[in-house]
Amino acid sequence: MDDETAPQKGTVTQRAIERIKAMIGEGRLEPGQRLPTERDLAVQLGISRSSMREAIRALTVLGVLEARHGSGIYVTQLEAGDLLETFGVVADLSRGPQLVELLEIRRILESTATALAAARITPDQLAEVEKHLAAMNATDDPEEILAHDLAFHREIAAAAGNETMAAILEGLSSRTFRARVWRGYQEEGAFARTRREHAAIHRALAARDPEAARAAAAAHVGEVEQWLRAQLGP
Amino acid sequence: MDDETAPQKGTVTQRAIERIKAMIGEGRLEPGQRLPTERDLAVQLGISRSSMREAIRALTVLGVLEARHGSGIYVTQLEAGDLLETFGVVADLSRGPQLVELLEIRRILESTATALAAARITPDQLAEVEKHLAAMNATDDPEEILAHDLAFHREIAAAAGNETMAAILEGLSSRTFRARVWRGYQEEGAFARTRREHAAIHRALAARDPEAARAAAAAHVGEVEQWLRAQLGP
DNA sequence: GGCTCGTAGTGGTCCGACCACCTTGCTGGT
DNA sequence: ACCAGCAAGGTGGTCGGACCACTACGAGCC
Repeated sequence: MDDETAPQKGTVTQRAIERIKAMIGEGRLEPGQRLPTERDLAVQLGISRSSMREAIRALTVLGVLEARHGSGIYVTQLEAGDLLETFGVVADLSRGPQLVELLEIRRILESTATALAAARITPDQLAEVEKHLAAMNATDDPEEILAHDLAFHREIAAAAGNETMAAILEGLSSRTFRARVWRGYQEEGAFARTRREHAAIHRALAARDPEAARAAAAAHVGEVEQWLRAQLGP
Repeated sequence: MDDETAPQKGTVTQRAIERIKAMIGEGRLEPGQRLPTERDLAVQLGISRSSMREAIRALTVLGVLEARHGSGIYVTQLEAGDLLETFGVVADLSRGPQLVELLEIRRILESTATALAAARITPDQLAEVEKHLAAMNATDDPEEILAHDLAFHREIAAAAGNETMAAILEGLSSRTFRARVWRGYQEEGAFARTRREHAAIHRALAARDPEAARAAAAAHVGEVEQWLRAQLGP
């Protein structure tokens, strides 16, 4: 049926990428499964090993495949975390107005996630959130504050019960992204305000009040968003 | 200053990818700018052309670079559309519970985008929306309906004024993603319901009522979401 | 002056060789 | 019989060179 008479569109590497994606989409390749060797795959698709390697490399950076040196090539679990790792690249390379747009998206998703978390969070998860909140308030090292800040929001996103959303928020809070924005933000003595906002979020979670949680999270991200907007304006 | 003494971590290709990303992040490579040739780049980074090509291919699929056969390699405009093209891959390869999570995210973003659009849409944009709405109701060809359905939502997302959000929604409505879900959904005589929902969205936009628009959009996506959730359950 | 066509330079493809690493199974001892 | 250690085969990773396909630009012609 599907013989290998090349349809002659695009580069051979691009075609190879599509073929492998199709194989996974059709279920012929399951998550975690091991693929044939680069050499065999090249023969099967009728292309050179070089071109096949480029296709594999492309699918690797997309989080679809995983190459283990000396062992073989495997399909990832195709979970949100695997596939959305590249989302961080977007955040890292965005500048100016695009950063504001990303923060607007984060505000929307983070407020919803926090609201969901207020309704679903378990005592254990809440304890974890409190741990990071306390650690954040107990130090003055910006590096450590940032780390606990990230963990604080990550824990909340996880409690919302949507792994895909958590993965996107993770990308929107990636280390370099936050570092770039917060460097300037925190210099204006925003520490106190940040602590108040985090406390408000925690209060809403502890009270299991979704609407209060949504408002607190939206205000928290919105503060940074407005600050950044002002930085770009005049 | 920064000599090329290899830090010896990861594969040389991975290192090359990071170096180029860093160059763009630091502003040493501007959007639209032409890069040196593959051969020159390979020499500069002290690696073979093969490895350099893999790095370039990886950055190409990420939407960061663009290779023009016979001309050269260029940095893309680094706009939302360029970088978020890969988001469609996520939607295409997701299955089962993950599809529901993606629809939940789409519901959140689409409802917000529609609300924003209700406040910001121009008469011209509204006319465009109406055109697709009418075309959608004037045919029975599922293929054509789907196309106008996509355009309908795309126009609204554009009117919301956040290009990044529009690009994400575009990925969440990618052709294969919609086709897979809607195939089953529409078979259950959901056409009439869909038309009513689209009409409600349009009514809210024309009335410039953000809250009504938010509710209508959330209900629209929510219907599909609930249907899909039911499909997976028992 | 405008058009055509050749040519230099670019990315695209292929090949073959070697290296670094992991896996496996055999070997040798206890 | 069991296990530690070693050896070989297989795998992805890297390299260099060659050739092809396409684009861009300028010399030459009309």
